[in-house]
Amino acid sequence: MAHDERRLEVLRAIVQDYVSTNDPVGSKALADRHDLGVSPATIRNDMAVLEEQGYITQPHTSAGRVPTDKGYRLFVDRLSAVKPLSVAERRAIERFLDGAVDLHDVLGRTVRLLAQLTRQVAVVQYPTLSRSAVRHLEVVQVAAARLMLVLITDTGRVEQRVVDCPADIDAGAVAELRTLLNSAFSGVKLADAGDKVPDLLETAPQHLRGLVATVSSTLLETLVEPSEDRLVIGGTANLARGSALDFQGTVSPLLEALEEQVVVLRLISEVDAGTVLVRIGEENDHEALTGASLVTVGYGSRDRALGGLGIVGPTRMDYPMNMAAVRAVARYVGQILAES
Amino acid sequence: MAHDERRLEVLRAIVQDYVSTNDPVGSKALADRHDLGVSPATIRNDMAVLEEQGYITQPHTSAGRVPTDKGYRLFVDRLSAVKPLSVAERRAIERFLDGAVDLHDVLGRTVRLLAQLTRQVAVVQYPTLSRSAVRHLEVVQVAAARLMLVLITDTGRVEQRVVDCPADIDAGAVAELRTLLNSAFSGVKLADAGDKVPDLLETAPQHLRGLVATVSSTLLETLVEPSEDRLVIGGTANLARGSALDFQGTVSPLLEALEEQVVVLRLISEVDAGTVLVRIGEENDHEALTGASLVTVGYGSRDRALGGLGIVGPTRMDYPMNMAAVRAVARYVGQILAES
DNA sequence: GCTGGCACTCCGACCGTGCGAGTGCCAGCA
DNA sequence: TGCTGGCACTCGCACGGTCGGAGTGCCAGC
Repeated sequence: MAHDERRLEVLRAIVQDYVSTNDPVGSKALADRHDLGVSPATIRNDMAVLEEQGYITQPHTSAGRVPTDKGYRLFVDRLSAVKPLSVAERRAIERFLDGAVDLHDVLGRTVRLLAQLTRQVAVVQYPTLSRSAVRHLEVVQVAAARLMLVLITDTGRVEQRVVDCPADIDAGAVAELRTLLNSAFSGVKLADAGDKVPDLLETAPQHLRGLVATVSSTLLETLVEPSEDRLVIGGTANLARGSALDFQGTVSPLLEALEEQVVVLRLISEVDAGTVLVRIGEENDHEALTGASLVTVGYGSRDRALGGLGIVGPTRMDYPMNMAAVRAVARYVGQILAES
Repeated sequence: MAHDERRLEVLRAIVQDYVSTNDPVGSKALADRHDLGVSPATIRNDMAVLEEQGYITQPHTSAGRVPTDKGYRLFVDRLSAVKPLSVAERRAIERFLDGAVDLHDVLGRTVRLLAQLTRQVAVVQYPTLSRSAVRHLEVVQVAAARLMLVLITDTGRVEQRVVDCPADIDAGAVAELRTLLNSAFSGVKLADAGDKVPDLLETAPQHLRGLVATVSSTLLETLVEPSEDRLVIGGTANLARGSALDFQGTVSPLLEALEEQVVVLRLISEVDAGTVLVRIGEENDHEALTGASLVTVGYGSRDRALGGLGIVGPTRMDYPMNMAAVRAVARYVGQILAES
């Protein structure tokens, strides 16, 4: 029906104008700035319907209209075209990420890049440990009865843990332990590491059993727990910058939630590689994120998401642009990590 | 002279009141809230002198007085008594830091602790690489012609670098290389690592020379550079929280500077273990830090500062409390790291 | 079903006023 | 000589009223 068609067109125009101007948009301004082919009066009727359906609202009588969360949702799902990145932006992505020296560096650059590209707060998750596989396990003696375990995963992540042992250990035992651990765990996904422990304990020579048990329990407890996922956050200055108004005056609850990490971590973990996920305002069932939207995507190779990355900003954001940027960056990061 | 004595007392009272109320403080309020033993009129005379000397200023005619940077400086240097932490606060420090699983965790907890204790932005530097010594160097083959070096320092820091080699490498060479590197660098301070390279190259067997040269140059280039110092930042929500007024409306330049890290890193590196350093407003010759003060101290054992930590806040801050908190936390972190 | 016209609403900018806090100065006093 | 109370003056800010403009809803006409 041509009716509904135009009404959606009106909604799209409202979203676009409101995002770029930050002013509630009225019927006359719409008619001026867009070729809708009808008069302001007709637009007013459409707007009344859209308001009744809950897609837009007016801050107060006789002000313009503003999209609701539901309105943004419709916009993102049906009204927004993918906005391809400019050549300059693609160049910037490559230039920014090339020359990173290690995983920490890659992710640090990624978060800065995303923040700069989108002018929002950027969030990048370290490759999930549980989905990574062991590349190498190093054992270093740091005291007579204390070992440091260093885990190197196939995603380039390096984790360290100190283990206190019940008795002093000699150098030979350390070397044996290293060999044992590596032959047992090399190439094994951390999520499956627990299954290997009984086998390991059985094959271990008698005099090492106790040590192996201590070490493997530390490994499992501190590394396989999902809580061990890490987050890099950047671009918080963008919050303070313009969007003071978007968050009813204060951005500090949002900053707190970001530093807390746990909420964002939960949200960012639910991603597939390749599919950009948008969460708008109230859809994030967390108080501090009311009024904020998340645009997230998984990065990694085609078949396997290593982790998630994305941005956090006001619901009033340029969704098409941000979705494109997030996707492009994730794709490139996936490539970089696959190479190394 | 009793005169100067009282004038300083007035300055101290002004600083204290202004810090706690955030209002310019007038002569009458001073006389009411402090036992200065003189009338408001006399205080007014003292204030006029203090203003002429540049210790205080008035935002506009017929408002109260506000301390200048110079005034805070005098306060910190001569007028503030060390404010001992409460038992509860000491407990909190211990409880917060105990149970950390690795260096990353220790520093993460430290920054959260400091931010919570002081209600300011907290900054913690990773142990400086150049002042650390090599505990172990691990070499892991990640592809036919690509190695990953993992450096473990005596401060518990772990750094990784990927090295591309001109030719394929066999497993035996990797093991040899590992032994060579460790015997050459174990226990050596990274700052002195460069000196060991000629020796190392000489003693290396012919067929490994090229490999050793490639690897050591990567090590030196990427790890000994001072730019490789890292920073953990937390409590940025405290900036947005109350002190919007303290930074003439916007905190975003400060947030940007913090994320940039380089400025703060430079300032935080100039620390001795044990001596709390206070930089007030303009004393930080960096535009974004005008209006901000830094309270920093080195952490580590008695004779060796591993790195710096501290807080960043408005010049209008509770210096005695913050100095005490920073010092106490640094001391405790030093202990924890010495143990591990 | 669209359009122009019209009356109505209401926010926000603008302005003038008055109040209160605070000052500087001065004369008097110990 | 230095402290004190008194006094006139200044100035920012909160308060309240006014006005204009933008935007709306409704209605009659095409």
